[in-house]
Amino acid sequence: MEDVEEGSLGSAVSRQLFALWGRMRAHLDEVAASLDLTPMQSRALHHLGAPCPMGDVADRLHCDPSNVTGIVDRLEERGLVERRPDPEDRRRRMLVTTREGAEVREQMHRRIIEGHPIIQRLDLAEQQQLHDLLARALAED
Amino acid sequence: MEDVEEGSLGSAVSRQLFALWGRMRAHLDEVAASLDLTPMQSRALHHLGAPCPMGDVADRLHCDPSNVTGIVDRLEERGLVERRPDPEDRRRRMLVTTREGAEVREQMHRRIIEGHPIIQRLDLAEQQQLHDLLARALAED
DNA sequence: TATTGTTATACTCTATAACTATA
DNA sequence: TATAGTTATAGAGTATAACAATA
Repeated sequence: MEDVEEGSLGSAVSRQLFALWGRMRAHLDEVAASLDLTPMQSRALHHLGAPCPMGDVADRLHCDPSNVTGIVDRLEERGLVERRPDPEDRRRRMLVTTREGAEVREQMHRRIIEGHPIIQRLDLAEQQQLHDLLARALAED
Repeated sequence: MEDVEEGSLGSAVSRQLFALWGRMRAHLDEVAASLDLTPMQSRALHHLGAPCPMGDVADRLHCDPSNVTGIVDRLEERGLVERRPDPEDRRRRMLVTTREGAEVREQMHRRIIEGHPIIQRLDLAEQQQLHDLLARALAED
């Protein structure tokens, strides 16, 4: 692999990450559409691996809480998610994935991995290298 | 860095890439909003580094050509982009960035790099490593 | 008073289909 | 006939502001 001039390394990686993001968006949206989900519905379903209130979903989706109402409405109409009262705080509605919702989510994750435009192009050693780099890059602390 | 069981490596990397994608989306949308651009307008402006017809933008944005009309309308109203006739094929409209559009695009790229949630967390050696990996992962061939 | 979630509103993005003008 | 772009339409995502119920 060729070296990149030091000053422009960040710029080169930024362009790559932009391209990566675009390809992933296309892939994720395609998988969502194959399961009759809009992009936002698929992201909401992804984050509902564990039950949580509406507000938490808004945080994870980086959108206004008022939007979550409509997104969850459509998931609920399809029977993938349920709104349940929270006995500890009756202002809150807990979101719980139904059995069918869990099946759709599993299938989504399977399809995301199978046709992944990035993972498919790297051998196991490279995947491990990427995993270690991303573990550092994504660390919370 | 800890090893990941071979069978689940792809799955682990897939989850990381999903998280990476979400953080980048938040960052890119924030930069776009700081320049009074919607996410799609910012992506269109990014791809107009060189003049190109409407259809090409639709391809790059992975959306229907009919959507590009509205997105470009709003960029043109703001004076960031111009539609020009193409003498070689009079059905086509060539999109050209104005001087102001180029300035906004430059500022966008600068802000994307400066506050980048991934690049900021990696040292130069790690950035070079990520660059080489992504060069392979994104290769067209 | 503050917080959770909803409703109302207006704007943007989205795909589909029908259209115009060129080729 | 086929292609580039537009218009029309309807559904979905978006932020803002006002609201009800609860804390």
